[in-house]
Amino acid sequence: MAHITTSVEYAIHGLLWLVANEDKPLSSRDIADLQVISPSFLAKIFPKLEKAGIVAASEGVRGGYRLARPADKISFLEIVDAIEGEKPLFDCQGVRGRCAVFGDRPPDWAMAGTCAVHAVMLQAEKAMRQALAAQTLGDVASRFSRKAPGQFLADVQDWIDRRVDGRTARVGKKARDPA
Amino acid sequence: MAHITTSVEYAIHGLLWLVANEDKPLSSRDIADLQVISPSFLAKIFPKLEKAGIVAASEGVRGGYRLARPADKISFLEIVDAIEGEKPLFDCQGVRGRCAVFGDRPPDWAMAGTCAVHAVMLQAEKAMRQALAAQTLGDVASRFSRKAPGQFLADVQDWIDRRVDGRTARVGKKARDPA
DNA sequence: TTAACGAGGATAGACTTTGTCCGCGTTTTT
DNA sequence: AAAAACGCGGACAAAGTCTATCCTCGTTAA
Repeated sequence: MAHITTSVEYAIHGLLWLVANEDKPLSSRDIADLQVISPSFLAKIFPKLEKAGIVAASEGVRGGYRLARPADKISFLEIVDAIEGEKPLFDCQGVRGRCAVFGDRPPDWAMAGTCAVHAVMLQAEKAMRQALAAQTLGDVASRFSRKAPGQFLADVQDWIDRRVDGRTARVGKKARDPA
Repeated sequence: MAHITTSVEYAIHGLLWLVANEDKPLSSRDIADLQVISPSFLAKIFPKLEKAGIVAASEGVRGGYRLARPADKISFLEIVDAIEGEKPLFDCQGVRGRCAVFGDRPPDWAMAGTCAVHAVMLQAEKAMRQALAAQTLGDVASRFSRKAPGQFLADVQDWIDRRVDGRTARVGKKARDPA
C-alpha cells in the first residue's frame, strides 16, 4: 500500500466530477458508477470529505453531494488529510533513547529537542505537504477541461440526467429508460 | 504503518554507530544490542544496505559491517531506497480511464500524457525525495557528536571493546567479563 | 575443530487497506 | 401513508504489508 492510498485517488476523481456539476447534487452511487468503481466503498469515503468541510451533503431522495467551497479553494493537501487523518510520513520509535550504555533511563542530553533522524523526516514530510498544498482541485479541473472535447462534457451531462430522470419518472419498478 | 518504515529508522541509527566506528567492523548483532533492538530483525536489514553499496560486509568470525563510503557521501534518500526499494508515494490506479460514457476502451485524448492527479502526487514525491537527498549521514552524525558528551563516546567504545574482547579472550564458554 | 559471522528462506502475528453488507434515520415522490 | 433513494456508520471478510523469529548454509578467524 502506498502512503497516499487508493481511497484518496477515488476521492479526488469523484470531487472532479462535482466541479463540473455545481447545481444538482450527485449521490455517491452516481459518482461511483460514473467512474466504474465500487459504490459501497465510495460511500465510506465521502462522509470523511463532508466532515472536513470539503463537500456539503443533502439527505433523502434526490440528495447527494455538492462542493462546499469553490474548487480553487480546495487543496490536495486538505483532501489527503480528510481521508487519511494527517497520517505521518514517519513514525519515530525513539531509538535514540535506547542505548545499552544508558542505564534504566536515558540521560537528559540524549532526549533534548527533536531526534535528529526524526527531524530529517519531518523536513521531508513538510516538503511533500507544501507541494500538495500548492495544488487545488480547480487547477486540475481546468487542466482537464482544456484537454477534454466539449462533446465529452455534454455526454457526461446526458448520462447524469438520464440517471436522475430515469429514477423519478418511473412508476414502481417498471420503466427504466425504456427507449 | 508509515510510508518510511521502522526498518529505515533501525538502519539509520545503526549506520550512525558505524560512522563513529570506522576501523573495526561491527556485527549486526553488536549494532542491535547496542540499541536494544531485535538482532534477528536487524540482520534482515543490513544485507539490503550492503547490496545498495552503502556498507561493506566481511564474513566470518570478527567480521561485520563498515561504511562503504564516507558518511557525508551517503544521503538519507539512498538509505530509504535501499531498504524500501523506491516504493512510490502514490500508486495510480488509472481511474481517469474508467468512465461510464467511455465504451470498452477509453479514447486517446483521455489517456494522453500523465494523469493530472498522478502528476500532482509525483510532484509531491519529488519534493519529499529532494529533501531526503539533501541530508547525509555525516550531517546528522556531526550534529549528534556535537551534543553528546565526550564521556559518552568513550563509554560506547568501552562497551564495544568489552564485547569483542570478551568473545575472543575467553576459552570455551566460561569467562565472560569475570571482573 | 569450534564458534562467530553474513546471507537468505520459511513462517507467524499484528496491523492496514480495500471492499461488502446491513440497519438506521431522513427526505422526496407517488 | 407508503415506497424508494439518500447519507451515515457499524460489523465484518479478504488481501497485503511490516515486524519479528527461527533455521540452515557457506565463510572465516581463533
